[in-house]
Amino acid sequence: MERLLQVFKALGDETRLRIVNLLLECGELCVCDLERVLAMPQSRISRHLSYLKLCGLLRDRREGTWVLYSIAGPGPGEGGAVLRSLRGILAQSPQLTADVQALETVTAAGRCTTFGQIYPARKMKAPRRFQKLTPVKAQG
Amino acid sequence: MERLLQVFKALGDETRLRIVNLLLECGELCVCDLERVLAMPQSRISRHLSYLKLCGLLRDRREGTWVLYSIAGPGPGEGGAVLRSLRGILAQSPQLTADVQALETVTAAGRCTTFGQIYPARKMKAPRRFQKLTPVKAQG
DNA sequence: ATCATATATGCGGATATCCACATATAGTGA
DNA sequence: TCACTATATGTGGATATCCGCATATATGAT
Repeated sequence: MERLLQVFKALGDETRLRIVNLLLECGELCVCDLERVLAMPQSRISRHLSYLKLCGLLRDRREGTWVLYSIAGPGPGEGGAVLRSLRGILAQSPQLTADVQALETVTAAGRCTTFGQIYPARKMKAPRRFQKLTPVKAQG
Repeated sequence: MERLLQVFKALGDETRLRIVNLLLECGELCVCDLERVLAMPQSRISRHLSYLKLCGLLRDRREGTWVLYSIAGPGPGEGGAVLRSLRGILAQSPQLTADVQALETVTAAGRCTTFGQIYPARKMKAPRRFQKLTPVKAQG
């Protein structure tokens, strides 16, 4: 039960619910994109991501300088079952669908805003595999 | 989204999750039965029930001196959808199934323990309609 | 090695949550 | 009316949560 409680506590915070919603819709995101879409300081987002990963709801994967977060697979935890039945419910919230819209706007010209699109002053190059990624669900 | 957040916050507390689990399995319970099964002070249970009712997860109904709580119907809130997909998940927790067992033991000889079974000194009579109630799911 | 960027974390303060205890309210029966 | 039971709520204290700020760590480019 402890694990399940953690999952509900995790989803009971607005920031974390918005993050989970974005990841459910968009598959895989780095911290800086979330930072821009949610308009929150980086430390705040990073901390919530850690929390969600601890609960088993998210997994992460490093790609060069970036750490990409995504919804954890079904796995052994109870989190997966909750999340699976969650997507339809989240779609009914105006705020949450607005978040998805905002993300699509921000990433329209590429995947990560720091890859030279919005901040061309930055010279860092995105790794190969990363450039090939496309959004899981590209809805108008 | 605010409503949905409230639902997750509600389910993210152990006491409340145990209450919801019992009501999902047993249909309708008064505060004193919950008090005995969960072995917690009355004020604590009453307060959590108020919280759950405020979120739209529970409804109550007065029957004489007792107030009977049950899971709220589907209704307009997002709570119903979450709860519907919850029952199977809760059944996997040893603590929660133990709670159901404990309730069945306590109510074996009648519905409410205060109706003269376990505390025969009490003379109050259960209302007619209340005596006829049977558990929603009487499993061994 | 040095710098820049992305991400993680230590820390203190503000706020929210949970609890137990005491007390208030509502209903029943005499 | 009074006594008794069931339930709800006011209150203060302990604890947990969330936040922003500053700083530490990891990786890549030069």
